[in-house]
Amino acid sequence: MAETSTNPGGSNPERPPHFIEQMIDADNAAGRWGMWPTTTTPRVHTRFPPEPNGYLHIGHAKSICLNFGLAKKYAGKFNLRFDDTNPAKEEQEYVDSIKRDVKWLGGEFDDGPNAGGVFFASDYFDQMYEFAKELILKGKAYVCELSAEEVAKRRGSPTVPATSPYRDRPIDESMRLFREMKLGRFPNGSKTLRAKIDLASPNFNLRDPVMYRILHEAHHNTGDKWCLYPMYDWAHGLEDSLEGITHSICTLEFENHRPLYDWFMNAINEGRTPDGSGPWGRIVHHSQQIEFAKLQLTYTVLSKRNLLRMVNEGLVRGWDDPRMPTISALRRRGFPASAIRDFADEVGCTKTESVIDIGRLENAVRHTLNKTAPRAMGVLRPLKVTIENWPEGKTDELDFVVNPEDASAGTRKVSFGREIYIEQDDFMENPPKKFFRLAPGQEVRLRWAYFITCTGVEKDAAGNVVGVRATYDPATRGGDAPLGPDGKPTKKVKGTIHWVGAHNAIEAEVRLFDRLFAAEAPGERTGKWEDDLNKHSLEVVRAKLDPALAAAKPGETYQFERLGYFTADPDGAAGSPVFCRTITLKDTWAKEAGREANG
RNA sequence: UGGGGAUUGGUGUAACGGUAGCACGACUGACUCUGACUCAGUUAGUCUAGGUUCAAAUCCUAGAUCCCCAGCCA
Repeated sequence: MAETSTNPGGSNPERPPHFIEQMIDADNAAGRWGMWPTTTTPRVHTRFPPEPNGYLHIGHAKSICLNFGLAKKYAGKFNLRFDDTNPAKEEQEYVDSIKRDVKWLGGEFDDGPNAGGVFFASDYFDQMYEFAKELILKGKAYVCELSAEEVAKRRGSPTVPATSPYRDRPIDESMRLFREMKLGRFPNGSKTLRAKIDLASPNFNLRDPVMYRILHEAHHNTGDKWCLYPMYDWAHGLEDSLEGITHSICTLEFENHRPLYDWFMNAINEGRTPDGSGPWGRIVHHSQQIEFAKLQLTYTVLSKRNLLRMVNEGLVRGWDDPRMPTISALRRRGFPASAIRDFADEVGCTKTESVIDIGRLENAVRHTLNKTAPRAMGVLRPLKVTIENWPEGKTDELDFVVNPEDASAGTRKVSFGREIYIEQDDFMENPPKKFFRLAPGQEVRLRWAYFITCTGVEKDAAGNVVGVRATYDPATRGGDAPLGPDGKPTKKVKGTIHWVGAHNAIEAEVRLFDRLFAAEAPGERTGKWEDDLNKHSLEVVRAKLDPALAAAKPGETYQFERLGYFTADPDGAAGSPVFCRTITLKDTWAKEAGREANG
């Protein structure tokens, strides 16, 4: 399916620049990061640095769109970098899914003008180790032999300093122990390398943070080469430095870490010179950390930990269950990547923590799909209508407009006959005033077909409506009333309803999704998000569909007219599709009817 | 009881001492062979209290509320 977007790069030129763009504009004006080689284009190099310990979700999408969007806007580069410094939590499966999801969203990391490449923190372990030894030599790091429990005990309080008896150990002793740590001579947790900063700092991140811990554990990338793994704070700035990242964008909770980020880079650069003269060599690149507020959504839980629990506890059918907020689930459900990009751009980028109405995402999806999705008719809850004055066995092939928003999509044929199905909701035996659909004595238009008038109702023994009888008006073929002498239609009907022919409709499973959570802020009420799970988030129906839909391939999205957008699911087989409801159409009638019912 | 951030209509977001604007929602209406889409209109806001200024969302002072921080997680 062709994808269009009002802003394909995820960056709308009409929109005023957000605070990060303003910073970049200022940096560029000041020449802060220099130019790309042989150009006069100021260097802007961003990265998306996920830890491969889970599937990416819509919150990550915001970050990907932000970082890639900046690289694109400023004709710079964008890296995908796996922050794989903790072998205990990371897996190849997640690496694969993250690559797939970033690429699908439009983050070009290995192909295209803004592709900077794909990298792994673990690729830099050797260089990080060398930098660490340099800090030891400079007297800025030491090997500490306190256990984790002891460190916690000695952490102090905001006003009471921490302590460590190993802080003033001689440089050569730390160096020897650090080398032996690498050689695997010590068990897990027995020693750490700590930065010597300030045990009394009100910012706990500066109270001699751990740079390396001993972890005898195989790594998905480096195997069993290492038993010494760097901590995030030590590693991250080095990764950015080695890749020449200019703007290292992260979320708000890392604001307290920025002084440490800068301390590490300054410690490395102390004694280094621009031309490399002197004992420590050339100054290394020091990028700018910038924090922004991560995405939060109503009716949604967004944290890898909790999403992992939903998967493991069987609350959903997997990471790509279409009710999940993961990228792979949204893709399966039929949300177009361009709609997610538009959404990310619309919600903006600030340091204010805000909660976005999930309806904004849904609207972005409707907006995109309205222009791209071919239309079809399908009946979710069928009610049979018999056209009494239509000859038995006769069919009529009528023109159906494939997409009213896109004339180039053309028309195709739909087949009409004596028996058809309409939606149960489109018939009422005792309708309220403004019900424009089918009711006894009332006339409606069958979309692209004929006007019909309801002449009777068939009921079962219990009094339920099981069928409807009607007559059609032969003069309305194609759905238009004949014109009178004044050139105007001789009659008008208020309602148009969708239908499928009983003689040729296919039957298909259709999965109707509702929000996974029934509460706007899951867990707010009781402290447990489980208590707010929506028990009706999945409904499965057997629908009657236009036979043309039998050919739908997984991933293709159609608008079932008057109902919503539906995407063929991989669970379907050739000729017997399964559809997921991507999103409903807006339904002001349902709103009105609901209002009336509630008084 | 320490440190770091944030606060503008219902929601999100502009303004960078000089007319508080935009988007989404909601509500009206127009249009309509989708009660969709589209279009038009209406609605509604600067956390509080002082101060500086001809002029304050913006600067100053004091306060309020919310978020983050004491992992060998990221």
